[in-house]
Amino acid sequence: MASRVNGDETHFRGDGCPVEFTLHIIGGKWKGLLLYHLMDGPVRFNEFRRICPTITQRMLTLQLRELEQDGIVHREVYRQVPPKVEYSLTEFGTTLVPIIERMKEWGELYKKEAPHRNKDQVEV
Amino acid sequence: MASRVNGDETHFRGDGCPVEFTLHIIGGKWKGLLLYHLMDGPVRFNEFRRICPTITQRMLTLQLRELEQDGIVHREVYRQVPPKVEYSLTEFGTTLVPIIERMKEWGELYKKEAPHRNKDQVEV
DNA sequence: CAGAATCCTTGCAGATACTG
DNA sequence: CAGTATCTGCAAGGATTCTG
Repeated sequence: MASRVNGDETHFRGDGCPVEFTLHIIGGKWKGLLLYHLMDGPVRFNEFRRICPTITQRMLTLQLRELEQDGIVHREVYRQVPPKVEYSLTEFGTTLVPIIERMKEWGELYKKEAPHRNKDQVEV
Repeated sequence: MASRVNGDETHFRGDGCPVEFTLHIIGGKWKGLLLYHLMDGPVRFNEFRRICPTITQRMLTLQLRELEQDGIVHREVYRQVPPKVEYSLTEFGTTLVPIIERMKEWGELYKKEAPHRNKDQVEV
C-alpha cells in the first residue's frame, strides 16, 4: 500500500489495540467530516470543498485516497467532459456507520453539555 | 484551557461537524489505547507505560492531561511516598464507552477481514 | 472538474536529562 | 513513582502552480 498521511500501516503497531486500529482508519484529520457527509450518499470532489472550505485540495485528495485504500470509500470516475468523480461508502464502509452515528450523537450531546469547548466554531 | 497537543480548541473549527468534535476528543495519537484500557478500571501512570512501552512519558502525560481537561478522565493523586496517581474515567467519560466498545468490536472484525493491514503488529 | 507536482512552513512528537 | 524541562527532527499539512 502507498504511504499514508497519517502514518504508514507498515509502521503502525498500536500494540494490537483494536480501538487504535479503528481510530487509525477513521481518525485522520478530515475523515470524520468526510464520513459524516458520505453517510447521506455519494459526494463529488468539489462538493466536499464547498462543504468544508478550509480543507485544501491536496488534503482532500490524500484523505479520500486513504479511505479508498482502506476499502471504506469507493471512487467512481465518470469519463466525460467536464469530468465527474463521485465518492461513496463501500459495503465494507457501511459497517462503520453505527460508529459514525454514535460519534455524531455524542458530539451533539457534548456540544450541549460542554459549552466551554464551543468557542470559535462554524456550523456546516 | 492550556494548549493541546492535538490542536487548541480555540482554533478548532471543524465546521461544526459533531463527528469531528468527537474525534477531536478521542482521536489523539494514543487516546484510543488509553481509553481502551481505562474501560476496565483505574490505571496508574507506570501501568500505562508497561501496557504500551513505545509511548514516551511526555506523550503519555500530554494525552492524559487533554483527556482530563476534556472531562473524560479523572486524575486521583494519593499523597504518599512513593507517590501514586490513578487515572479513571469520569462519569462523563463513561458516556464514551459505547463508542469505544463499538470501535473495539469493529477493530477486531477489521483485523480478521482485512489481513492485508495486519503486518508488523504486536498483541498487547 | 478533479486532480498532480512542487516547495515550504509548522508543530507534533521523540530523546534526553532533571526533580518533588 | 510520576512526572517536568529543553532541545531538536522530520513529516504532516498548507499555499501555489500547472494539467488531462
